[in-house]
Amino acid sequence: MHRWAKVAHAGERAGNPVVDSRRRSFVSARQVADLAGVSRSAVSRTFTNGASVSEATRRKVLRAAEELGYHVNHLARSLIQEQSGIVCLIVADVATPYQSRMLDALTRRLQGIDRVAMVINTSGASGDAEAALRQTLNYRAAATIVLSGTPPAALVTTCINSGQRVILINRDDEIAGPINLSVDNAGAAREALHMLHRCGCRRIAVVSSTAGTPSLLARERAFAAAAAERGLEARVVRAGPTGYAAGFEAGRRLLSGSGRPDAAFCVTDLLACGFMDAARREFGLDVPGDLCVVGFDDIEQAGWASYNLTTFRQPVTAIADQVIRLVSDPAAPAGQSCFDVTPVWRRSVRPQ
Amino acid sequence: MHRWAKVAHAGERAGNPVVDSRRRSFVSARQVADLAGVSRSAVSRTFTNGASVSEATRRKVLRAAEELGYHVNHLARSLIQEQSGIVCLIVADVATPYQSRMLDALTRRLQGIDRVAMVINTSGASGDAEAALRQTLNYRAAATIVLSGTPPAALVTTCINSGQRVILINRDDEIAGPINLSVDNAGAAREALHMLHRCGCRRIAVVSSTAGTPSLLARERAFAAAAAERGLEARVVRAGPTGYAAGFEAGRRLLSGSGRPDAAFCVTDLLACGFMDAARREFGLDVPGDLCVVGFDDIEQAGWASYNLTTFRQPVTAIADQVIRLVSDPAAPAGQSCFDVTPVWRRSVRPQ
DNA sequence: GGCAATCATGCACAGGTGGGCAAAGGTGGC
DNA sequence: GCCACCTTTGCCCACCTGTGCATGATTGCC
Repeated sequence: MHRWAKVAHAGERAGNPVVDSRRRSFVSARQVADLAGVSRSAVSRTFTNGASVSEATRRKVLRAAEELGYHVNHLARSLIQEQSGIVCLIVADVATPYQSRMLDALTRRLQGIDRVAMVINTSGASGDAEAALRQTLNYRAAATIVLSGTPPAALVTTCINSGQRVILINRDDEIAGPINLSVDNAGAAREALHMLHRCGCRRIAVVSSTAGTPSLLARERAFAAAAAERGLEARVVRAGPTGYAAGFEAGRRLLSGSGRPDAAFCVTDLLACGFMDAARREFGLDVPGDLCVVGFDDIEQAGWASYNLTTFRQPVTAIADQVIRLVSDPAAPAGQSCFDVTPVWRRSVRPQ
Repeated sequence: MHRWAKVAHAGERAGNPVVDSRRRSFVSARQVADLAGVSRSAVSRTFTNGASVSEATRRKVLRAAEELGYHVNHLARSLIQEQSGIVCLIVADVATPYQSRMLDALTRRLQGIDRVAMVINTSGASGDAEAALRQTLNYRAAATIVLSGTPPAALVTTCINSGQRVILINRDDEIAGPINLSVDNAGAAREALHMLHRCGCRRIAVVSSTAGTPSLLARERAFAAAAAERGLEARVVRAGPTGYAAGFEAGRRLLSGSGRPDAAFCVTDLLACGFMDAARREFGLDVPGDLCVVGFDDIEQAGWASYNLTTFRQPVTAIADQVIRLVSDPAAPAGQSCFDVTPVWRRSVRPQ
């Protein structure tokens, strides 16, 4: 059957040199060479950067390629070059403002250096980080960027041994070997406490989530430690998975009883938005009059007029730039990198 | 410092004769076959679904593969099968709530049917839809899903001739050939007018953007036509690219002069959020007391307590399911499909 | 005009995989 | 015990490309 297709193919090509709409198959360099009257190598060289081809053949090849609709098969090219131009992005919660912004920044920059992003979604029960890393290996990705999830260390090692770069973003776990890009969670959390303390708040809560991500835990702990230094005890509430709803629910719990807090550090802007809405709509509180709120991430919604949230900006572009540098330069050193987060002053904290 | 980690690594595995950490290359089926003492075909068959292998060889192969860290090279497999398991998603504005939700739904489902998503970001000047379609062809994608951007018709034809499925979502352009999945923009816009008219609003505005997307234009026009039927004239404002800022600015322009509208249909929830914030913060208006607002998309933020936006829900999951059906069934018919949008009643429109 | 040097071109191989084909091995029935 | 049939296995080819090597062509220089 396959052979038959071959024969039909040849006949078809004899009669109609252009494109036959019934032929449902990709054009190969062989066909272009035949049409242009050159060798297949000439076709290959025409599309290879820096190869030696005369201007005349080059033009002939390009014309034939255009006519047939030829496009270089990157899969075959990758096969021989052992460098597939594919970069895998492993991410959960794609629909989240922060992650989608990171995705946007990364895909855009990867295309700028002639790579292409393969996105593996590890949300839900459909696939875990292990299956994702397996895909990475299946497609001979040049690099793997882990935005969320905790990949098994053994598979990470396999990836690295296979010549991949493995870049973990905001996963300050204790996995050794891969490159680790993270953010100064502790420093920012400490600064958050100072902000709130300076403007007179003393009953300070922490709104977190049940996710238990290392970076969220780091923020919680550093904040609590800084509070303890000031002789304060920060009550931590985790009302659900990271998101608006958990923030809202945390607000309900925190603000209903007696001795309600006069400030909250939300480890994520999404939590902060939910928390603020609960404070205003459910309890009629004024932010920042009755309650000061500090968030983390600086997602787009933090800047919306309804929230005007004082928060810390994640250096998304700087992180993405660094990722690009690491992907494109094979000699770039591995190891930890820590990025600073910058405070963004808006109106959810009283002026001192 | 990091080099130290590297060395420690090699030393740790020094006792193990199998993998040499200096060899930075992928393992091939040949090596697995040698280690397992079988032919390379046996290895191939072990990882091919439905091939005939005895349980004994299968186990030997699996053990050897595990030991070496072997993973089937999907690039080589795609080379011979003319079906690469890669599905290209062409999308701009990845960071947008609606698009990122669609991306989430699609990637998750694609993985469910053993495909993998290659995301091509056409935002900014970096790349247009043409370059994106070229990538699609370069990687022999099984299908191409266009979420935004208007690809040149000639390239779409090339894609289809090469055996790809091309699926356009919400791009109700006049390109023939590809599969077109769209949403009943006109019907929803008409219903939006009826909602606002029924609750007594008569000076009705349309908040749109300068993007000029076919679907946005369809909403504008159908709304204006329905208004004209009622003897009303809908003033259209386009204050910038689709997003919060343009909605805010549109609010400034619409609500400042005399004869300000008492209702607005925002062709996108993001525009609606900006518009509502302008109305409240800049003009002290009450929604829905002074001003009724209807949006479109039902993004997550529309349900947040600060907005409580009455809007129309895009059938994201139904669209994604249909995409999956089209991708997995090569015999599925092409042509147009139109999905219904369902109104979501919240509190930004007065009860009748 | 002759010679050397640069350049372009074609051949052949490699890269990893799937599958057809034939042979071998094993098993059941008579 | 023999034969037929089924399962398993190995060999070989095809898929499409990049590139080293050798050869032919062309040009520049003396």
